[in-house]
Amino acid sequence: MTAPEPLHALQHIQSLPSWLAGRVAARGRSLVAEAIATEGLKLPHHAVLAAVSEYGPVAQADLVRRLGIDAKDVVLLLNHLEDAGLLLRSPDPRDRRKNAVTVTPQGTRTLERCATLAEQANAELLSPLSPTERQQLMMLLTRIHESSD
Amino acid sequence: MTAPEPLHALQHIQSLPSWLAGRVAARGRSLVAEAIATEGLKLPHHAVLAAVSEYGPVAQADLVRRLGIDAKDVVLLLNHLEDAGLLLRSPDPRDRRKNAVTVTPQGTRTLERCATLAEQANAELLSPLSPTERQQLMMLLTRIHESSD
DNA sequence: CGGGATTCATTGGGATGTCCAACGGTCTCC
DNA sequence: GGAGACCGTTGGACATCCCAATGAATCCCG
Repeated sequence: MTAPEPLHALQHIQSLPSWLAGRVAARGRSLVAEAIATEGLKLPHHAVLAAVSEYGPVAQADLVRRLGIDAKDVVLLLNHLEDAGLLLRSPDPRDRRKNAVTVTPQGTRTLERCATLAEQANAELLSPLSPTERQQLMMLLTRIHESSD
Repeated sequence: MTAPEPLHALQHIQSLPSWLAGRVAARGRSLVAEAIATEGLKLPHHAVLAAVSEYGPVAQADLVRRLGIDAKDVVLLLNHLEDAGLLLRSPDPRDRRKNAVTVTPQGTRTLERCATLAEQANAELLSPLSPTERQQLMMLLTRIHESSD
């Protein structure tokens, strides 16, 4: 049933859902990255800062598990964010192996601005779709995502 | 209207369409990569091989333009594909600056197998969706993608 | 209560993907 | 015929991703 493909091999690849999703994701990624660059953050920094904000004083190993980022990279990201005054590493008195990472007030303000910027970028990404279609897309993507834990 | 976010900053990020699309794209990417690894190809190699197949004898600069890949990387990818006997670089007699890149019969056969494998991987990616929903998703992604030329 | 296994943060290195700069060789066009 | 553009190639910067090893601290079980 799959017709002879060799003559349209590239078109075939570029018509696959995986390729299409990749392009859309790349554009969304780029839009959000451009938006939050205003605040001096890159995407991984933003994610880490948000995770620290959400999970209060948190150990780095917890960030590794929650975000699925490599421990090495967490160290580097936290270095940058700490140098920028957006978060703080302090020793955990209850377990001297751990760092208790917390957000500074400045970090919270930056995060609030980034939330707005990221939403605007996503609005631009979805601008070709109607509100109903945006909801549909979210629902479909969520279904695919949740089925792959 | 945007409620106070700082307490759910990570959840907020992870509920954005850009993040969701990124996760789905990453999974699709991984599934396809795993599938075509059977043929000894990685994703960029597959794309380049497909482009060479589709555009007949083609200069490397044309591949750079059509695929949006850096010229340096095209060189490396072609080196690998040529060593594997999947394509051929021969001097273009009409322009001695150019290489005329063509697919070998073996390359064509590999490409046919990869087409099937990539389709199977995409079927697995979309397995949580009904046929109608798959069509909807494709339509929505296509609309977003086409509006960003 | 003591000692082996585990966890923590950090450092290092390798493989990969993306991008920019420069180079000699070749062609185009005026 | 000569200036400018284009070709393939090489080199290096930079971020991401994965694996391994370290010393310090804690946990658990016998």
